[in-house]
Order: sequence, then C-alpha cells, then structure tokens
Amino acid sequence: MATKKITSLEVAKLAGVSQSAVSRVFTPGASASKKTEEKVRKAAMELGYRPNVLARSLITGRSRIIGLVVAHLDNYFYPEALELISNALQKKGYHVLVFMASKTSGNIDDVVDEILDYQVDGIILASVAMSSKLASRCNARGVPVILFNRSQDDDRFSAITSDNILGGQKVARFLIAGGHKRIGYIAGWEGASTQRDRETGFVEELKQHGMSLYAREVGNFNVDEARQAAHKMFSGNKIPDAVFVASDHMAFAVMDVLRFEIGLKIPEQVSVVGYDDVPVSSWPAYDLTTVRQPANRMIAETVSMILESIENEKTKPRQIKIDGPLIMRGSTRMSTTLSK
Amino acid sequence: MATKKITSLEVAKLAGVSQSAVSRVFTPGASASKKTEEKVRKAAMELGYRPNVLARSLITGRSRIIGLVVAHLDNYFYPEALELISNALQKKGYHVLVFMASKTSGNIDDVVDEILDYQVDGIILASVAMSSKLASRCNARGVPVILFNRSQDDDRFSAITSDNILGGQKVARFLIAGGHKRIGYIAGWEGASTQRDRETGFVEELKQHGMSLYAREVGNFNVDEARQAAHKMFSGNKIPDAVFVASDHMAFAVMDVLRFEIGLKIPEQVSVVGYDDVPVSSWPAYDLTTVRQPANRMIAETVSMILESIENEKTKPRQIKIDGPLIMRGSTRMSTTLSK
DNA sequence: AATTATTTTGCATACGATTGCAAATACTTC
DNA sequence: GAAGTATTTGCAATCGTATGCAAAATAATT
Repeated sequence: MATKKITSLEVAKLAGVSQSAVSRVFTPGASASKKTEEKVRKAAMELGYRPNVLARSLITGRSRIIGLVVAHLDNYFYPEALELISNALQKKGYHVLVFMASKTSGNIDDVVDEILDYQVDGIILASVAMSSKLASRCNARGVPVILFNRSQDDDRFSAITSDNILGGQKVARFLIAGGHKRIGYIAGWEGASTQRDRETGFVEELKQHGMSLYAREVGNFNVDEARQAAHKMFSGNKIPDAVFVASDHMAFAVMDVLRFEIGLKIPEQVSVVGYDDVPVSSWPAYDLTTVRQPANRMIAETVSMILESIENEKTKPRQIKIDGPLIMRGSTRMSTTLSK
Repeated sequence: MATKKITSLEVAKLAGVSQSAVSRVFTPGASASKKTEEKVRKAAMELGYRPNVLARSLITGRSRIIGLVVAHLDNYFYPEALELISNALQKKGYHVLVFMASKTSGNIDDVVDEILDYQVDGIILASVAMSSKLASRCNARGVPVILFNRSQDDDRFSAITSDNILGGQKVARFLIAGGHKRIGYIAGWEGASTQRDRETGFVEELKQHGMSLYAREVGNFNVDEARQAAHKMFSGNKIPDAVFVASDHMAFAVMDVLRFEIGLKIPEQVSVVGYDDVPVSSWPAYDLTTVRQPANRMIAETVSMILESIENEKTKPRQIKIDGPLIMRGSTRMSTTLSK
C-alpha cells in the first residue's frame, strides 16, 4: 500500500462513467456535459487523481517539457535568465528540464541526445553551441532549437541575443567622449559570438574615431583568467586609462585586481566598463558602468519564439537582436580633467 | 517527413529480430546474445534510434526525473547548488526538472502537484517548505522528498543542512574573541529553520559569555530589507561594533550601506560576518568573514540520500547536519586595539 | 549421442492516457 | 409529438516500451 496509483479508470468507476469521459474532462478542448464533468471532478477530488503527464505525452506527442542547456551558472546573468525562463514557461504550462554542459567536456552533443530521449518539445541552449549533425537530428524530429545569448551561422535555429555590436559601439563612443586615450579590451572566450560581436563593434567604433586598441588580453569569460589578463595589461609603465571587459563577471575580477593588487584608483586612473548589467554591478562596491542585456525582453522573445515554433512546425527560425542601454555608473569618468 | 519517429519496432524489422529483442538490448540487466546485440546495435545506429524515456517510464514506473523546487536564485548559494546537484544526478542517469517557487505566491503545494504530474522519482526542495498534506501525498505515492538547506519538524522527509547552530556559535565565539562589545544581528526570514538555528546558536553562545544582542533587525534574506535593517541599526549614536548577518547575500548589502552610505570603516569601526561563503565573499571588494556551507558535501549527501530512497522504499528519512568552518577574512578585526 | 541445464527469443499483454467513430441521448423546431 | 440537428458518451485502437511466460536454441554433462 506504499505506492498507490490512481488512474483515470478508477475515477471512472467511482464516478460511474467510462474512462474516456474522465479523460475528456481533463483534456482542455474536449467536450463533456455539465453533469458528467461534475461527477468526474468530484470523484477525482475524492481520490486525489491527476492525469499522468507522461502517459499523455506518449499519445499526444507533446511532453510540455523544454530542455535547457546551460554552462555558466557562475556568471550571474544565467541564474537570472533561468529563473525568468522557468517562470515564463511555467505560466504557459511547460517545464524546464535542466542539463549542465560540463565546461570540461565541451561535448554538447551527448547532452542533447539525452535531452531528446525525454521527448522534449523544444530546446534552449543558453550560451552554448551545437554541432551541425545534432542540429539536423533535432530538425528531423521537429524539435525547435533556440540559442539564447549566442548566435551561430546556421539558419536552422533561432537565436536571441542583445545587440552586441551596437553595445560595443556604445562603449567605445562613451569612453572616447570621456576623453580616454589609451583604451584596452579584455576579451571573453573567442569562440563565442557574443565576444566577437562586442569586440567588433567596439574596435570598429574606435577606428571610426581614428583610434585603435591600446592593449588586448583574453579572459575567456573566466574569473581567474580575467585576473591574469588584468595583471598583464596593467603591469608595464604605460598602462591603459580605460578598459572594456567583455562581461561584468570578468570586470569585477579586473576591478579587484586594479584596486587591491595594483593599487589603481577607479575611475580616476582607470575607467572600467563591463557588459551584462548583472545585479552585482549596481552594488556600490563595484558600481560598474556596463551595457545592460535586457534579460526580461530577451526571455520574453525566447519563450514566445519557442512556443510559436512548437505550435507551428513551419515557423521560420529568426535571429533577434535586442538593443540594450549603456548604464553609466561610477566606474568610469566622464571628462578628461583628471587624466594625466 | 518533418517529424520522423524511430521506434524499437523499426529497428527490430531492420535487424531481423523481434521488438522485445531490441528492448532487451537497450535495457540494462536484460539478456541478449552477442549476435543479436550486434545486429540490433548496428540497426539502431543506422536509424539513429534511442529509446523513448517517457514510454519506458510508463511501464517501469520510474521516470529518472527529479523535481527540484527552488526559490532564491538571486542568493548565489543556490545557482551553485543547482549546478552541483544537476551534475551529480546527471552522472547517475537522472535529470532535474526545475520548478520556481514564486516568492510572491508562497504556495508550494500547487507546484508540488505539478511536479507529481510528471511522475518524478523524487523531489528536492531547496530552501522551501511543504505542507503536511502534500507530504502525505508524496508519501502515499512513494516519492521521497528531501529538504535541502532547510529542515522541518516532520520526520517524513530527510533534510540536509549545514550545522547552523554550531555555525552561529562559532561566529559568536569569534566576535567575542575579537574583543567586540556591542554585537548586532540581522536576521533572515524568521520562518526559515536556517535563520532560527543560526540565531539560536549565536545568541546562546553570547549568553554563555555573559553577553546578549546589542541590536537586532530583520532582513528576511532580502537585499532591500537588509539595506533598511542596516540603516536602522546604525543610525543612532551608539552603534554596534560588530554585526552578524544571517546570509552573505544580505551581508554584502549591509557592507555597502555601512561603507558608502553611512561612512563607516570595515573592519576598523564595524566587523561584519556573513553566512554561506558564496564565491563573491572571497572577492577583495567584500573579503567577507563568513561560515562556509560546504556545498559539495551537502549536495553529495542530498544526492546519495535521494537515490537511496528511490532504490529502497523502506529507507528511513534522516536529518543530516554538516559542519562548516568559519572562514576568516578581512571584514572582521581580530583584536580590540582599534576599538574606541 | 542422448539427456539435462541454461540461455535466448518471440508472443502477447500491460502501462495510463487520447481520440476517431458510431451509437445514444439531448435539444430544437415546426 | 415527430423529425431533424447538435452534443455526449462508450468502444476500441493507439502511443513506444518492458516483461512474464513458454517455446526454441544453445551449452553442458554424462
């Protein structure tokens, strides 16, 4: 008696109707008379019956499960995104099955295979890419794939990002306007489209103003490497007077190194700009100027797009870029007065 | 041809065996001859066949899905925990279905009902409690429930926490040893066992040394409220010379208020201690003395316990407390020399 | 080589729901 | 009240897999 399963059949028996009647009461859009609906609901309540989602999905072919692959929960942009995604989908009757893409074994393909085993209705890849072979397989099974905060040169899946090129440009314009002359850049992982676009926009805009990167290091979106990058960049005697870091997460590490290990004043001696606008950025200890990734709107697009693709097989994949504002805070100086 | 499903039947046909043979090849612990195994694997590979987990769980009664309810992804202890849990379960062939307990509607029960609909093999509640009625329902269905970082006076489920009482005691001893005389406490949400235990241990230990709380406010594990609490506590002219904050997450907010809004020096004028040891705590900008919750060991226990309960229905629920060290950093002073 | 023990295999059923179809019931309308 | 239409209802098949059972094939033993 430990495990007691209540099936629609038992409810049917108690309510004195057929099993299909029970099913119809619990299936949105099916027809049942007031009277039977009442009887069934009463019986179901009494027994504590709830439909078995798995059995249902076996026959409908929809599981109402969305697979979410995420790699960098240590970058606080992603927990926030996960929360928003999960909440939004929950409201629509879907749920999120989480898969960690272990950073070490970068093999997403195995993970995706596992996801497909669960007959998910769709897949969201958060800052993670997928092999072309797997993409075909998802396509063949009619499972839409959406890239979140990452784009890829493959028009079989949709991609939602902020407008990283534009964001990079904004940062460049802002730093130039602030009178900075020696501008450095600390890159993220070079395989990521977000990294590339941010850098492209940034460098292009510098060029527009007759400038170029004064220094460049790579932090791979990783705190430790960002720390090292900061040390390298600021070890000589001619150091940058501003640095754009490809993510807030790395920017914090850079700021800590500059302030506490090298002993530079921010923003008096060095201006620091990040990217993401995670909650920590607004905390006074960092007070980081950064480009906001509008998580709310990005998630709203992601969710509506994936649901649309699920409803309608013929939905064409789209690449969406969402503009985000530069948030000016105290880690950057505005005028050149204090510059030496 | 958009959606092409490959079933075991098609594999069987191609391999020239029965459907059950295919099933046996893919079922661990079932018997099949070398020869058929080979034929089946070849055919499966060719067609790209993988067993349908949902159909399988319909008959086996195990879904290999664990439901995880989480509320506070903004407290960075939880993303870390989520990542560890998911990885650990993935290794054992399980996967995590995430449910957000919306902080507004504190109604966990509806969420748990939804979870049960998916026929999960077990449920992990991260810092979330469950009504007694729901507990019974889970019990009746044979679904083990484990509380992570929260305990509850109900021996129907297991609970894994750090030893919060002991942790509170350690903090008290440490602050007293540091020569602090006016010690304040900023509490978390008073309904949480973690909050209660931390405070109990802390206050009891103060009492042991003939001291008592100099000030007390409530922050509810929430950044904004913690901020307000700090303002209240440090607005008079006789302010505490040390404050223990019930979570790191709140402690950061408190430190920011003290330093940037009130203008106090940490640790010279006020020592601050947190609880959790999230990654940010070790960042130089905060460099927070705190009690470490040993996430790794807590998760290891959680996972092994839930798997054990799944394997063996008769497993008795257990309450496990894991000791964590006090991590001494720069937000506290050790001697009384600078105290006024 | 005959007998017994063991393993492999296929058949058929079951898991818990949804859904097309046809019979039964309820509702209109004159 | 009869005829026609619209709704409900139950029957039965189905989704993709696992598994008990008995028959067939193989291996072991004498």
